[in-house]
Amino acid sequence: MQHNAKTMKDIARAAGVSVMTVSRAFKADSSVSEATRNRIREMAEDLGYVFDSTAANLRTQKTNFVAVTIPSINNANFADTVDALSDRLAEAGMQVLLAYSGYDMAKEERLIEQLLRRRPEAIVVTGGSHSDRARRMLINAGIPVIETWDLPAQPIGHVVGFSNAATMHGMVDHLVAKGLTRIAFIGGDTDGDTRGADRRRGYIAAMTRHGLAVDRLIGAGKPPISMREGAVAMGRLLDILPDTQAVICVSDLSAFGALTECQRRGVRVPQDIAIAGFGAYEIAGISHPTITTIDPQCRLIGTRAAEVILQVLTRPQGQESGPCLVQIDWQLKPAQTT
Amino acid sequence: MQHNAKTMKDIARAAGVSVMTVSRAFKADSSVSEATRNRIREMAEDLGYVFDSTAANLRTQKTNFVAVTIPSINNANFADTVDALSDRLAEAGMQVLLAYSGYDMAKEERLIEQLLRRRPEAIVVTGGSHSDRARRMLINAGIPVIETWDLPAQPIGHVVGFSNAATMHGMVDHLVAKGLTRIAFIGGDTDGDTRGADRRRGYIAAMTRHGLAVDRLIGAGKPPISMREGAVAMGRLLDILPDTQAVICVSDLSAFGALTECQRRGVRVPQDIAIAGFGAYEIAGISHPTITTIDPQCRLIGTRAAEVILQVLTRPQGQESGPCLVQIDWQLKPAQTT
DNA sequence: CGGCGCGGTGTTAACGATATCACGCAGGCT
DNA sequence: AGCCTGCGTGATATCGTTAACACCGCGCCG
Repeated sequence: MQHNAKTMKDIARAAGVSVMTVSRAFKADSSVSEATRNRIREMAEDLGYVFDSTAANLRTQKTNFVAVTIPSINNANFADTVDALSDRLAEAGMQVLLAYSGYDMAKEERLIEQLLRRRPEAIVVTGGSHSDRARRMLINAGIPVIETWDLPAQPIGHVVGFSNAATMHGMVDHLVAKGLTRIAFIGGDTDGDTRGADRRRGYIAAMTRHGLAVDRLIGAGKPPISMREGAVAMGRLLDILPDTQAVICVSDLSAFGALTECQRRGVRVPQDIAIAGFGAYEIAGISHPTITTIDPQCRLIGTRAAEVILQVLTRPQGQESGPCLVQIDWQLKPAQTT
Repeated sequence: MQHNAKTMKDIARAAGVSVMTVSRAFKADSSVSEATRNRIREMAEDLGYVFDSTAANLRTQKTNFVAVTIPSINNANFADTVDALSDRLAEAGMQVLLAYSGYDMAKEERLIEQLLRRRPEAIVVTGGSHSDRARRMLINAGIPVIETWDLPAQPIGHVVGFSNAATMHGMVDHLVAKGLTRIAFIGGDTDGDTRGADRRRGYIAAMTRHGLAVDRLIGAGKPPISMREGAVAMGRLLDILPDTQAVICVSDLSAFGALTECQRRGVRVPQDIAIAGFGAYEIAGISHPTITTIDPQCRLIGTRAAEVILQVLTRPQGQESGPCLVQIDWQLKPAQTT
C-alpha cells in the first residue's frame, strides 16, 4: 500500500471543512454547495488524492466486485465471455475480479475461497461441476451465484449456459446428413475439462442414436488440447483408421491442428476427410479450408450473466424470485464450400 | 456483499474466547494453544465463516493486490504474460487485479485511477505511453510501477521489456540475408497499438538502413489487426504490388490471415512470397507452412515483472535502490523448411 | 411575526479485522 | 524466596470512509 497517501482528512484540513463534507463532495447527489465542492475537488487534484475504496468497502459493506472464475485466461472463448461480462458490469460501476483454475477443481476451490474473502457482490463460475466444499462455500456465501457454459443438473443458483452434449448431437446430425458415417472424435483423455468431456459424451450418445459405431475415440492428452496435440492425434487417427470420413475435435484449436496434419500428409479436406471443431474461434472461419464449428455465443453468455447479476442485485429486498435459467442458443456454422 | 455473513465476533462467542484469539488462530505464527486453535477452526468451519479481507486490508494497509493493465484480454501474448505473472505472485500470496484498456489511452487512464483506488501494492502496465494524468497518478501512487512490453524513453519506474523496433531490425536483417529485398509491412493504420506502431517504425528504419525502398506499407485497419484483416490486407498487397517477395505482419494472427489469402489465390508460400509475423503464437509454429516470427518471451516478461515486484516490496525500507531495467531477449524463430 | 422546512455543514459511531500493550500464570534460575 | 522469562490470552485503539443524526441560518408561509 502507499507510503503516505493522502486521505480525506488532508483534503478537509486544506479546504477548511470537515471530512464529511469532503466525502459528500465526491458523491454526485449529496448536498454540498457548488463553491465548496469545487474547492475540494481542486484541493484533491492538487494534493494528488486518490479515493480509498478499501475503507468505503468496509463501511458500506459493498465492494462493487464481481468475482469470476474461468478455466484459463488463455482461451479466446472464455476471454470473450469475460470481456462482454465486464463491459456490461462496468456500465453499472462494477469491476470484475478474475481468477483462473487451470482446469483443476481443487484449484478452483481455493480460488473461490480467496475470491469470497474479498466480499464480491456476486460470483460467476464456469461450468457446473465443483468440489463439495466449493459448492458449500458458494451456497453459503449469501450472494448471487451464476454458473455458465453449462446446464448443471443441480444448479447452485442462476445459470447462463447451454448443453455441451446437445451441441454434439447437432454436429453428428449435420455430418450424418451429409452421408458421413465413420466419424471420429478427438478430445482430452481426462475429465479435467468437464465441458469437453460433456461434448465427448454427447458425441457418443448421438452416434449411438444413429446406430453408428463408436470406435474412433482418440485421446489427445490432458486438457486443454492444443493445436499441436490436435495434430498429433490426427496423425494417429490417420495411421490406424485411415478410412475415417469425418473427425470432430473438442475445440477449433485442436481441429485446426488436425487440419494442418492433413495438409502435411496431402490428405484433402474435406474431400478425403471432413473436420469439425467447437467454439467458433476466428481461425475456424478463416483457415483454408474453413472448419465446421459450433458457435456457443461466448459474448452473449457474458452479457446475459451480467444482466442476471444486475437484475438480482437491484431487486428490492424481500422480493425474492427464484433463480434464473438463461439458455443460450448455440449455432452450427458449416464450413464454407468455396 | 453478503447478507448476514459471520464475523470473528460470532466465532469468538461460539468458542468462548475473545475476537483477538480468533484472529490469532488464523495466523500461522501467532501464539495460540493447539487446543483453542483447533476448536476455533472447527467452529469457523461449522458456521461457514469466511475471512473478511476488506477489514484486514484497511487495518493493515495491505491488500495483497497487484494491479495490471493490458490492452486486451483476448490476446494470447498478454494472456501468457499475465498468467506467468499471477502464478509467480500467487506463490507470495498476492492476487492480480486485471483490467484491459482496449488499446485506448483514455480508457487506460480511467482504469489506472480505478485500480489505484483499490490500493494495490504495485501496478504493472503494458507499454510506455500513457496520458499525462495517468503518468502523474502512477508517479504519485507511491507504489512500485512496472512498465512492460516496451523500453520507454522516460520510464516511470521499473521496466521489464524489449525494444519492439529492434525486433523488426532483426526480422528485416533475416529476410535480407535470404536475398529478399521487396519487403512489405502489414499493420494497423492508427497508433492505438503503440507496440505495433513501434514495430512499423522499426521496419521502416531497418529498410532504410539497408537502402531498400519503403513503398509497401499496407494499413489493415484500426488495431488490433485480426486474422481476417490480415487476409484482406494481403489481398490488397497482391493486387497492387504482386512482385512483393516478403511481407512482415504486425502479429502472427494477421500473418496467418495473410497466409490463408495466399492459399486461396494459389500463391505459394514461401516460394512466391515469404510471410513473417510477431509473437510466437502457437499458430505460427503449426500452420502449414509455418510462419517466421519473433518470440518476445511473454511468460518470461510476466515472471520477471513478478520478481521485480517481490524484490522491491520485500526490500527493507530505507534501502532504496534505483529502478530496475530488465531487458528481455527476444528470439527470431525462422519458419521450418520442411 | 413565529414556526417550519430545507440546504449546507459538523459530530459521532460504526464497518471487521489487527497492532500494541497489558496481564496472569507456570517454571526455572540464582 | 524472589525475580525473571515466556506463553497464552484479553482490552483497547485504530485503519479511512460513510450512515445517521444534529445543528444553524435563512426564507417562506400562514
